Amino acid sequence: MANEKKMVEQITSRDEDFAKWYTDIVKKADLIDYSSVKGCMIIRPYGYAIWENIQRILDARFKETGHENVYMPMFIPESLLQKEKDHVEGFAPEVAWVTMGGSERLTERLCVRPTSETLFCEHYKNIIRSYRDLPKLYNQWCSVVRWEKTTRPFLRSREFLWQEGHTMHATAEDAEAETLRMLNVYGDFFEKDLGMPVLRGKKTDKEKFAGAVSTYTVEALMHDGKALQGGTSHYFGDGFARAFEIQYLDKDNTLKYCHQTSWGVSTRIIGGIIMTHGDDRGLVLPPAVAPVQVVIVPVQQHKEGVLEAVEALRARLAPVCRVKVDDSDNSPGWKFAEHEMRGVPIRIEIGPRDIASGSCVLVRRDNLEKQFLSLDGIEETVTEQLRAMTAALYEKALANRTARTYTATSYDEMLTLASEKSGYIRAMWCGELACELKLKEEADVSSRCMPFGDEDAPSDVCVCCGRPAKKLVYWGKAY
RNA sequence: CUGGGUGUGGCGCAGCUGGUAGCGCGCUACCUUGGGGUGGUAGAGGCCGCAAGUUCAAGUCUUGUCACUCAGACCA
Repeated sequence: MANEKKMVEQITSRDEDFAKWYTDIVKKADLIDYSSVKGCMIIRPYGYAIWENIQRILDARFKETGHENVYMPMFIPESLLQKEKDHVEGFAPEVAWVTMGGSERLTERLCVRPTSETLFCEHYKNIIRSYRDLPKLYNQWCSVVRWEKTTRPFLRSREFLWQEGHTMHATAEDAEAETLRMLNVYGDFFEKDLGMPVLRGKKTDKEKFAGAVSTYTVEALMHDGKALQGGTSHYFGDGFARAFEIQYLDKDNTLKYCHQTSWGVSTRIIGGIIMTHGDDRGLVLPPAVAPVQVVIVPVQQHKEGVLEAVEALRARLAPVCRVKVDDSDNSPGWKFAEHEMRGVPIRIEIGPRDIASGSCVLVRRDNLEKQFLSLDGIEETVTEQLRAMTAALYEKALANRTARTYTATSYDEMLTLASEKSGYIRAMWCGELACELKLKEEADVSSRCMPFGDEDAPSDVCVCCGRPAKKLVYWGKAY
């Protein structure tokens, strides 16, 4: 009991102070360190390894769907950024500028990319001539800079890592299909790999990306009931193509404008994983992205034969998972707590008693139940437990979302739910910006998503103004 | 940007009405222990965020400044 207490005191309780709990985990699970530049974080090896796993999985899916990686410059001349009006208006307030080169003042200042639409457009203009050149399906992994005023590790930093896909298509239909295809790549990644249920749907005009015709989102709900946009996919129509004069000669020998998309996910995902699955003992990592999936903790490791047996087990498991032995000098209890803090999905304890009986103890991070198992077929057991853990994480997160999803059919009900509950509020909307602004002002909720696959309209009038409504919107507060 | 909180060894903190800088954890060495943060002995480690000011004397008081953090407003 004394030990139990000591352990819990390591981090702030999740339900008492969610924000502090979050920053405690980020630091104590050794994901990041603060740097001397405000809003810029050092991603430590353990945190970066999570990002590498995210990259590896998504990059493979991008390639399976025909995309190629490129690298664009990190600087954008001011005149280039200015070319698309809505775009520059959206980003201008938060761009960082380079004005000097060595001791010389630059004749034109350079923006540090906040996103690379304009760079891709300039390049596409130069390489697209014919319908035979289309589609162009490019992606880049890089960092971007947005000069945020308030910052939080992973959730809002001034520099962050991401990927941005930028594609050019001959027709609007092609581009729209691409937008939804990539939205689903993201959605499947969240649900099947990260165990995070998401709403897939469309953003309202107010919430859409600067310069986009339409913006789609995968929206996840955090443990505290606030939403997090996990990934985003935009359809641009030919707006940028007209601004940048990106045209191709079609089969009918006429010049046509290209249709364009962009889509991205960022290191923000890591913040989402923490806030979805983490608990009072620390991080809980979905096996797909955990740097270490199985940690073996030897018991009485200095007794003869223990480390040998442990190494034999590690070698057996290595082909089926990312496995590590913790043979440090710390006590087993210390190691248990440490690896729980770091969110390692599976721990295997093995000591002289187990070795004598050909067994081991397996503990899954999400339920912390001790299973006493035979070493026979341990490879299959571990594989199965990793799979089961992802499914269990998904179910737990889904249960949280279901419990936190409310429906409002009147304005009063909307106000009451918004002030008393934390989560999604399903309510009909007329489509007018005025109502969206009013709900933000008076209920302090924003439209998160107009999801696909929820056709169950709770009423036929706008929750705000009472006029006829067709759109079902999930409202809520967001990170 | 507005409003709160906090800056003291690596981390967490104490330091009262100014008077020679402390505790716990961690760290190093050795021993011990090991199935939920073992126990012991001996060590190392501090321009008290930064800059001015008041004072015989500043971690402590004043002003400024920077950073982190929380809650809003804005954005991925």
